[in-house]
Amino acid sequence: MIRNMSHNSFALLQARGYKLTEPRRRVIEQLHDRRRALTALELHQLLASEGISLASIYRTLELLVELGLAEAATRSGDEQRYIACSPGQHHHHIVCSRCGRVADITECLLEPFEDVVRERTGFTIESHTLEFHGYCSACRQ
Amino acid sequence: MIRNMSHNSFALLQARGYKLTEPRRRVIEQLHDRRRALTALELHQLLASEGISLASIYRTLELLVELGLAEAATRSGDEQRYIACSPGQHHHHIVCSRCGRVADITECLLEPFEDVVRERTGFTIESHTLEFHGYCSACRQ
DNA sequence: ATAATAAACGCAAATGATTCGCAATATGTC
DNA sequence: GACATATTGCGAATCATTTGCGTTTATTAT
Ligand SMILES: [Mn+2]
Ligand SMILES: [Mn+2]
Ligand SMILES: [Zn+2]
Ligand SMILES: [Zn+2]
Repeated sequence: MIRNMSHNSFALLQARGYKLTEPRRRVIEQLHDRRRALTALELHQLLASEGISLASIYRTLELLVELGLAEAATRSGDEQRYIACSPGQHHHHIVCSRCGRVADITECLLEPFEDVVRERTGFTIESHTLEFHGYCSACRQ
Repeated sequence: MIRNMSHNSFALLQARGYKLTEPRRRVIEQLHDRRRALTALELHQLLASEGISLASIYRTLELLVELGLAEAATRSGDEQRYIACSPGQHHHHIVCSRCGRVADITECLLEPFEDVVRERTGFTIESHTLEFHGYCSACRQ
């Protein structure tokens, strides 16, 4: 079923007419299997033995975000981190500040508040970004 | 009172032992007065007549974030945007996707949920990033 | 007010993450 | 298996941000 999530991404990629290439397959696998927010460089190092170029990793990440199969972590230092994600259900993540491990928060806690926010601010609301930060059980002091 | 918010930042800067210089004063004023999420380059252009270097603008923004007087917008394209903020009270922002205008959401909607998130994910929660995106009244279609 | 001192500035060069051009290659199709 | 074309790897280019350094400025003490 871990396998399954990668395979869902493979399928969606192909359904949209993109080729399922080795670099894409490997990047998707790593993102899903590690369950961590990873940088392009980290992915490149994890895949060092495969001879995949850093450019292809960047291109793959861009495509995955476009397809909703990955998203950029909001807390960005110098390097952007990416999180594997399944498209469709709107939800959020908690990311370990030490090891980058990601857990899903399977539903959105905020939709009930969008009306309140609209009334208070006079803005229409199109979307929001929410990410929790903390420590996973392995990294907790 | 708009003036006031800038002055609060001026005061905090000095209270922490930093010099209140012309570049710092001007960057703080712009961020507060425009009420928009601005890039370093935009600030540089807004302050073109003052002969302030881009380097100083970057250095000032870094300091303001460090002091909690500004924060980086979470939806970052290529250039990072910065939002003036008063330290102390935890709250969030809604940012206009067209003009960058910012409104405060004066309280945090999420603290009640942190327990739930902790229980569900097994993570301890240290913080979260939340930002709404939409259109201000002037930019609404 | 003036001088002293360190912080902060402006400038130009450096850095470094990300992007791009292009020839070579791999993938999906017939 | 051969074909057409999307995608790759490589190296160069880009460009936002950072840094080194000599000069200027804000603050504190005469
Ligand atoms: Mn997810
Ligand atoms: Mn604010
Ligand atoms: Zn962890
Ligand atoms: Zn607007």
